[in-house]
Amino acid sequence: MSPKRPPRPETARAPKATPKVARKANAVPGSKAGKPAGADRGRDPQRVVTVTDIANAIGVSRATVSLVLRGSPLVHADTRARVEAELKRQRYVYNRGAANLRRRTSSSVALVINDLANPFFAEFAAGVDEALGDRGFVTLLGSTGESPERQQAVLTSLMEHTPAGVILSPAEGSDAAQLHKVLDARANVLLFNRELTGADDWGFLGLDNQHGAQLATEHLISLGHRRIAFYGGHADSSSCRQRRAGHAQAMKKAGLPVDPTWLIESAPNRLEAAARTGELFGDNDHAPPTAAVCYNDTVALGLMLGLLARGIQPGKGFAVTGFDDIPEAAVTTPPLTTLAAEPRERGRQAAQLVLKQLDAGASPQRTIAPVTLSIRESSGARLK
Amino acid sequence: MSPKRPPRPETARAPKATPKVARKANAVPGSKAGKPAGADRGRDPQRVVTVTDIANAIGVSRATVSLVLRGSPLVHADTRARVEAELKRQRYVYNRGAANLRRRTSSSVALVINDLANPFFAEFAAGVDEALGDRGFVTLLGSTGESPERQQAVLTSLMEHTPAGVILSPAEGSDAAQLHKVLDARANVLLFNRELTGADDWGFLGLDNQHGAQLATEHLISLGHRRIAFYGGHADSSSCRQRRAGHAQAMKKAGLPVDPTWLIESAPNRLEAAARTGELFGDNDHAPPTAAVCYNDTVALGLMLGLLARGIQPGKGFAVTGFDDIPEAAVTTPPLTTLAAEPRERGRQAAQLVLKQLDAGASPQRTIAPVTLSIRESSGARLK
DNA sequence: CTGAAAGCGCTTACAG
DNA sequence: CTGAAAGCGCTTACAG
Repeated sequence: MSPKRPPRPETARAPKATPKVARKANAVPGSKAGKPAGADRGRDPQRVVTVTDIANAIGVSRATVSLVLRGSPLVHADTRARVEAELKRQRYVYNRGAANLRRRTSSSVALVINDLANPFFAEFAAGVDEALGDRGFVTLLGSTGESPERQQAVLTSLMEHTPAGVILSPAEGSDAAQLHKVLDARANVLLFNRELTGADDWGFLGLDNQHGAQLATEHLISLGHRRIAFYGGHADSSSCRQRRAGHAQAMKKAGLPVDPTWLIESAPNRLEAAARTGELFGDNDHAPPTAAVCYNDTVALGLMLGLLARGIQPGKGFAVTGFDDIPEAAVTTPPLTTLAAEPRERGRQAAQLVLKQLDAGASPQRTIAPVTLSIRESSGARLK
Repeated sequence: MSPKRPPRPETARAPKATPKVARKANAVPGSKAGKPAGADRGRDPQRVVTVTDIANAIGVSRATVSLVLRGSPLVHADTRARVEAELKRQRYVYNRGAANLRRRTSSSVALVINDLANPFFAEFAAGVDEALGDRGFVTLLGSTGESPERQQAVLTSLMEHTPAGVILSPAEGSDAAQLHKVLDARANVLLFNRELTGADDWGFLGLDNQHGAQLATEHLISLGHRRIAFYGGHADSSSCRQRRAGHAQAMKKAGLPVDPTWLIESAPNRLEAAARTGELFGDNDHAPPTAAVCYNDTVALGLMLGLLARGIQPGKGFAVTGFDDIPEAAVTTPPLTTLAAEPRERGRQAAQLVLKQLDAGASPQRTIAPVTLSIRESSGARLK
């Protein structure tokens, strides 16, 4: 009765936790196919109907049934009709797993992300699933919760299901060497959103982080801001570095200096972002920034809270921009100026890319998707 | 090159759209296992390592390797160690699909919902996946987009992957008879969130809709409101009926009449909810309501927008409550009083329930999860 | 404690 | 156009 422990892949493969759960169809043992010839098997709820049943019922070979199933033109129209009628009558359900085993194919793709509760990834996942479904593939879901250890475990488990590809948004702190242990040379991998050094053999789909941050910074400059901070994110993540580079470039292009104290790190969650607000105003020797380009929307939301707590009105006394355009961004007070990445469309694109990589010829490639600036009130501050 | 059409299950089973994509491992044909005995197969990236390879390499039978893999105590410690070393050396990956075929088991559960972009379902899905992963199962994802037709297609496709169970949040307008066509007597089904007549053979997990709406209504009554509308949802959905019943019961308990014009239908999206705001105030013969219990948070958000458009301050001039407690609810202006259902916990619960149903003895059961009132400013209206 | 053999449900050459 | 046979990678009685 006590639940099995989760698969602890100590050896990274011993499937000691194979779920020992029979499919309901077969929960009753001894269904040795006693074959009461002519009996209506469509009525027996315990038996699982196979191509053999169909073949026997109408006196053709299993090969013929298989050809009908696969839509082969080789079989006579009459025979085909008889087979199809019998398939329907017995409510045959194709066993794609068995077919995949025999054909050495796969009809699934693994999708591994940090957390579905992040609306950006939820949209992304929805897009992946949509596009995959359209191509006849099913999505195998996995989440890492930003833990590289859990990521290893999840990927190991998913690989045992022989996915045709893996779409992976790596957990923060992922190590390419570790990943190669579970995603070996055979695996068809597409990395999303976070670049990884030492993973050049895999495809990559990312956002145009640099250009996005540049757009946001230029927008603030055009509103008259001259002291603009870059707020939040961890400088060791590639997306943060790229966004910082965009900020730096825009500042440089406008001939504006960047004080090092305007580069503030924070975990990308609301709480820490709010807590670090003071760091923007900590140094009395310098004039403080009047605006901040935030690492992402969540950070921006936190910063706006932190500003309010100090009696500063975001969008009035201080301008804020985000990144991602999560649904909340449109309904906060004030609504958030941010960069829209169209995560659902990215999901579709990721699915296409990973399937394209299956083609022998296609070598993994690096794809950068554009982002667009969505202007709302949080950046509306005019300098007094 | 042109992409295959999606699986159109005209006969509801002919797998004409079998993805003809070889696993990358086998993209090169003629890998007929020429067995260069002693060659280090760990180095050949094209070959997929099987139990046979392991067995041959160290001179034991495949059965022994299989026993080691499954953690059987029958095999000698020395042999086990040798097998495990060789598994590691050749980077063996367990083929769970093959094992499932032979053992007639399954290690997946299908999760079918309307849309992951709905934060309530995203949280729910995250919870399902978490709990399933802990038990060694993998989640097969499917989404219906509220279309019963698409739902049939998605379920048909997922059933071909022989899931051990199906967690289904039925699309609006689902028909139990149709569902039984693809989810036959063998299928282990748990319905979530939406009740379906004629589906008593399946498990059900729902929220305490009636009690939740009653709590919200009582809360408004306690604030002095006497004319309280029920706003949004479609009266033909079970959850809407139950929430309306909770509203009616609270009103009755307080001796308050309910004017039929206070029961207003609307699709559960922001746009339509906003557009129908006028219906609350349309009738000049009666005093209009001073508060509304909304079908869900999305409707409440739309209504608040509609109120603002008429110059009415939600939470000041008119009280509003929602249902679900989506993340946005805490950050809107004003923050929304609503009923929290802890969707992630519901997801975990759904996973547990569907796995429990696998046990022969356990018959499907009806489970109602409690909801709790989360009071914020949108209901703060005191009557003048 | 280990091995030989059969079989899960399907597909694929190969004959006819 | 159809059938007999082999095999995908695994597991499970059954002998020894």
